[in-house]
Amino acid sequence: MILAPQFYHHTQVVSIARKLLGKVLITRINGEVTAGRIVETEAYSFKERGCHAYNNRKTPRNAVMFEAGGVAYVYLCYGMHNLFNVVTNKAGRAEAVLIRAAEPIAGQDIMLRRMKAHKLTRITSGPGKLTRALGIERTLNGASLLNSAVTIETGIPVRSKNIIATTRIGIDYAGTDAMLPWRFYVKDNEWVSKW
DNA sequence: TAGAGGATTGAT
DNA sequence: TCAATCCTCTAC
Repeated sequence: MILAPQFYHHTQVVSIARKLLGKVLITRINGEVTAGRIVETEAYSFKERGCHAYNNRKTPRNAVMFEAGGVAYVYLCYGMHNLFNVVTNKAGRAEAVLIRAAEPIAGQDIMLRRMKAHKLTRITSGPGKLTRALGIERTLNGASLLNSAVTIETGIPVRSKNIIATTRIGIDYAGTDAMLPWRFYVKDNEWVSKW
């Protein structure tokens, strides 16, 4: 069942980042369906320096973050990786959840082909690899998560005792905000990214 | 309009 | 430890 718009309109992005663990990310690209169970997320808010929209700074790139929750924010990182985010909160409140890793549950053969891999190990364990395996590209930036090529559906809930909170990856430039425990992953899950 | 740098990854 | 690779933003 596709998540309702209300799920994304919640005003606490950190809460949504936790709840997204266990949910199922589904893509339908050129008729090819792939799906993964989300096992790792990070929260970003206009209130802190790790976020592209810090201090309500709006640019052509991050404009999608200022829309009402429930759309995709896809951007290019390091000139070669597409990173997939879920926009949350109400319009004008720029917050988003970065999906960092997922456990393949459908279309594994398609993912293997996209990754040029032969074994179903660690092909989605990282934000750049995840988008490649699922076929997510920047053309999906701004797409609705309710009825487009990318949707998120209910899955098996993760018990809170199995959710680990740590600091986020790769945002040393954010100063003290880099210390916020806004990264969440499923305990002992082999699909969580290593760093 | 030029220049610096990045929410990464995989090979060395 | 480092290169690949190119878009985005800032400063001039």
